[in-house]
Amino acid sequence: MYVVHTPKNSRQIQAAETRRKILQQAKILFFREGYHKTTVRSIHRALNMADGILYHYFPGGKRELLTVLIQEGFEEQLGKLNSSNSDLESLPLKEALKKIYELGNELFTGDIELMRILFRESDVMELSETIHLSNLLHERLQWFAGFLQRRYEKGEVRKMNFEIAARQFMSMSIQDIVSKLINIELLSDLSRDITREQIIDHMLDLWNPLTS
Amino acid sequence: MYVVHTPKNSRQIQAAETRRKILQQAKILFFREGYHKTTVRSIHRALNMADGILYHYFPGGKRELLTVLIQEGFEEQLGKLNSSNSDLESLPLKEALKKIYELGNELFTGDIELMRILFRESDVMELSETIHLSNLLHERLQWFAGFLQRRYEKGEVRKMNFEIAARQFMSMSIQDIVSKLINIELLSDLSRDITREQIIDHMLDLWNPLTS
Amino acid sequence: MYVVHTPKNSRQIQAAETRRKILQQAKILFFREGYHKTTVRSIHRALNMADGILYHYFPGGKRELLTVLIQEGFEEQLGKLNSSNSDLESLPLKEALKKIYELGNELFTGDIELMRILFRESDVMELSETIHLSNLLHERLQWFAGFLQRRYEKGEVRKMNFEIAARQFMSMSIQDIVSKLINIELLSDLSRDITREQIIDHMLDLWNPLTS
Amino acid sequence: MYVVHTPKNSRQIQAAETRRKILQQAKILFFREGYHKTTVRSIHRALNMADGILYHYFPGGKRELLTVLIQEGFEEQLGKLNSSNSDLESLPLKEALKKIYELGNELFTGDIELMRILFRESDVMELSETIHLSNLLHERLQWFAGFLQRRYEKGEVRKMNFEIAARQFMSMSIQDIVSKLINIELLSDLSRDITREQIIDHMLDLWNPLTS
DNA sequence: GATGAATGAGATTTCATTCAT
DNA sequence: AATGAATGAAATCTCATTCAT
Repeated sequence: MYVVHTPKNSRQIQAAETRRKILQQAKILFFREGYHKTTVRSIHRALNMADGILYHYFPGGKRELLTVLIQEGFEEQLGKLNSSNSDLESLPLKEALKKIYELGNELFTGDIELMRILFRESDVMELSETIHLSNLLHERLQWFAGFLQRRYEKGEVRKMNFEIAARQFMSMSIQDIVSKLINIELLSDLSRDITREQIIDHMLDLWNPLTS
Repeated sequence: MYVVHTPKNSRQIQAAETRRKILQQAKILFFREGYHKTTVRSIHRALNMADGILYHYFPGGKRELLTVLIQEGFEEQLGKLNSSNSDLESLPLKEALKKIYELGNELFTGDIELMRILFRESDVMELSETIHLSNLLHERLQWFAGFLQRRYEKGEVRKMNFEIAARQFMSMSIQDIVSKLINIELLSDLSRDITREQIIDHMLDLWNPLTS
Repeated sequence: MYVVHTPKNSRQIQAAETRRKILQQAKILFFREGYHKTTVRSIHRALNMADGILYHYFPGGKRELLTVLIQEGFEEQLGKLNSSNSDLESLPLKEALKKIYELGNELFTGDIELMRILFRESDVMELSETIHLSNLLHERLQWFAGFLQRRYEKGEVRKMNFEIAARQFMSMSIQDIVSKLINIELLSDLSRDITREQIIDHMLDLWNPLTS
Repeated sequence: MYVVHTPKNSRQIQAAETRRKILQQAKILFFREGYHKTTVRSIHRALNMADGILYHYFPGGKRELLTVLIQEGFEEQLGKLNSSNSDLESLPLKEALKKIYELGNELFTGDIELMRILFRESDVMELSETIHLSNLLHERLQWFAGFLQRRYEKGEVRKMNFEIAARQFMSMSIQDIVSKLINIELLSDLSRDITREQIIDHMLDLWNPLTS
């Protein structure tokens, strides 16, 4: 949306660069201090730029900064995710689950700053912005339910409600991250000795078709 | 200074009442508008009271309001929870799980306003305040792992890593709530047709000792 | 003026006592923190009394406290001073001058707290209040000029403008005190090794009738 | 940030001008109303400027205004004084004393507004700020004692304690001013018919070497 | 494109004072 | 006489935003 299409001369290049710097700095500060505590002035100071410049690039001011940050961040994350589903089908089940767990984590931690802003400032955000994340997760969940179904058809897992199973699996990885994001240790910290591998082994055991 | 315990004369009663009203109104506004957007003035206006009264009861101002809100809220929640574990042991497994799921939900939703404030304003909060919640959940998790162990000994569930199983079960109910709290539908919304009963049946099926 | 005439019952005694305590505490705080920084609340706290009590005894509030403090203080000082002029006439000159220097100092330092308040808050004060001090000093000066004249008639000092001489003598002691009062060392500090005795010897030398 | 030295373009000139105007107006108000009664708002109103501008130039707010006012004022006064000692040595004694008396007065009255602020707000001021004035007077006193010594060597005054004599002479002129500054007439008013010339003649008479 | 002076609404907080109990 | 809850005006300061240069 805000992609400057093929900037040509040095002026356009510099402008794009300035714009990028502002976004980057805003992200850092929103992450570190929170949206409310971050002042427009502090962004300018950190960049060693004059006080009005933000409004040249983002007429909507501080609020627009947040919107753009979220939108651009999502598009990037989405790109990463979609490019990696295909090869999961051919992996052995355990390896695939490990990978899925990791990918889930990366989805968030890949841009943890963005996510943290997104969670903490959820009241500043508009509905349209949160729906993006929702859809992202929805698609992912549906794909994973399908994945389990296909593994069932190959006889690798038992018959069960795949959607619930998928949700259950994903909820554990999501939880970890949410906790980190909002600085509150929910259940994760308590079971720090439980490794990712143990969790996956536990699931595989429960899903084992031979024992049913 | 502010006698909380057994106020006697009418003035003390009225003072306690005013204090309570301020807290109550602050909670409503923090919940609805967020901590930052809620102004001290708006609290006074909503109460139809003069501008300085907040500082009479809470010299620490707006911030103290949040602290007190969280502390007093916790104590109340804690009381509720501890009074209900005992009868779970004697219930049939499915009924017990249902109850546990419900209790977990209630822990948060019992004072959803408080929880929402707590989650959203996590950057305003101090460590000591979040640690309360953490400990609460820790104890709950440990108890639930023990509960499953005892059911295993009775032959009602299969052998497994009870701590992981407990965490998994609880993470699903916690997730539901976290989603609501921060206004972002994570996985819950997507599977709105999945009932609580279905989830429990799914777990019971996986944990069934006869199929292993 | 505010003297409660012969209080009889214990209630009146206690009331007079409370009034006195308030004045005393106010003086301490006005002196230590200044009139503006001293809050009515801090006076009540220091006395461990309820917030409204001040207005029972001093309907004019904080400002009346200052007025009364100054008025009562003056009357006391004036009394002290007038009771000590008579015996100066008969003393040897050097002894008399020493005594006068001391008395001048005492006039102020006898209630240095009051003086400090008076000087620092001179803009809070009303004209009628400052005129008191002015008159006090005027009388003193005139008396001292007369004193020197009488000593001249006895042949103890040379002929000179006695009013100027009196003013000169007194200005040195007044200066000392003013400096202390407003926390600024003017000339006093610089000549700390100059003793009171040296100053008087210097004056006696200059005033010596034999050398003229 | 705020280029004080050699502002070049029109914006810098205007900025320096605004800064100067704020200081000037603050001085007027501090002088007229006192530091405490002068509100930040009243400064802005008097300047017909928006409410925040003060903090653009003086981030430390009202207090910084006072500090800067005192510092900049001192530097100016100091400059004036140092440029005038040299020619006093060659003047006839009476003329020199007249001049010294005048210079002493000017030191204060040259910026009587600043001095008044300085005296009245002595409790708001920090030690480092008052020490400036103290040093200024110290140097002046020492110089004057030396001056008298040199006149003695020329046979123009009698032998005496020159430091005490210097202090005595200066204390009379200082006193005049202090009285004015704090709105309380001490001795000056009472002897309004005593002229500067009379005082100097009195001193010359006392210091006369021929009569000793 | 860049600067930073200027704006002004609005936020938090303080505090002298009143008054019902 | 004493209490302290309640009042509300006013003060300081912040900060997103505008706009002339």
